[in-house]
Amino acid sequence: MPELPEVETTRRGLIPHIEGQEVLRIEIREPRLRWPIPENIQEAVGERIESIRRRGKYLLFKLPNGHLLFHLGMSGSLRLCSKESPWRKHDHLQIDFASLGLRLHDPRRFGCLLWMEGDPDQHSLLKSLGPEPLEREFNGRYLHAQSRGRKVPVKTLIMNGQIVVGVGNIYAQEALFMAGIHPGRSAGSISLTRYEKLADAIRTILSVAIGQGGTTLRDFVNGHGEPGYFQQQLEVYGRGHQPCRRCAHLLREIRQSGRSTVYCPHCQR
DNA sequence: ATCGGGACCTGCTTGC
DNA sequence: TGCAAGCAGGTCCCGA
Repeated sequence: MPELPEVETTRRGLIPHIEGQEVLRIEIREPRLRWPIPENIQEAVGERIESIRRRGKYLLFKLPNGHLLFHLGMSGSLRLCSKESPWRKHDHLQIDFASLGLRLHDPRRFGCLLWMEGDPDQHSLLKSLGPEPLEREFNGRYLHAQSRGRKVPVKTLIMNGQIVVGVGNIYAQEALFMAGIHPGRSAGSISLTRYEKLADAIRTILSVAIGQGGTTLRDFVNGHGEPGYFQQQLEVYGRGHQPCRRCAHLLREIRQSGRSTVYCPHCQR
């Protein structure tokens, strides 16, 4: 489910309700996530959430003695709820605060919850991540430099978290369409000018999607259980064999390293 | 170093 | 109607 805009939407929804709140209890009903939820997660109990930040698709809850690290995987969501509300199937844990609870719901269990002490950016999961796409260091020159000598398709390059974080299968396709670049083009063969266009497209797509509350395909909801609206503006994702809205040619669908990709053979070269 | 593919899961849709 | 296959928003880890 969640790419950067969905994770950011979740973060923004949670902040006003969670920041400054004391963790009263953590109830684990299903610890078998991508990695088992560790026992030391209980270190958070009795401490206050000082802030919530996002790194790529990870959410980091800062406490005085460490961080709670969440990842929503492919199907996860975090929702605020009343502490007594009935547990749904695939609700795996609840964090209790004074007047509300926070539930992790994740049918496929590709997500995680970990407890980290010390500098989270030095943690093995975070330390080799690339730059944030909405920050300065990410631009066309950076992408161009990173791509030299690389033969992977450009779509695979921009979905690689060591190159840039937060770009998943939906927004990679949308950004390549916006930039007019064929997703199968070898990364090392693309000019600086075109990478500048691509970097701009990635920033624009992600920003607009955040403004729309993310993309809801089947089940994404923000911290308050509300869907996003960006799916109404998807130009290529999920539209294989339908006409391009820009030129009316039929959109083509291919598979790249196991993921489906839709593009316009006329608009994207 | 780089690359592709398998692995981890459940649920939904499609086709026989 | 039932069943199997294939697909889905992520990413770590392995062998080539």
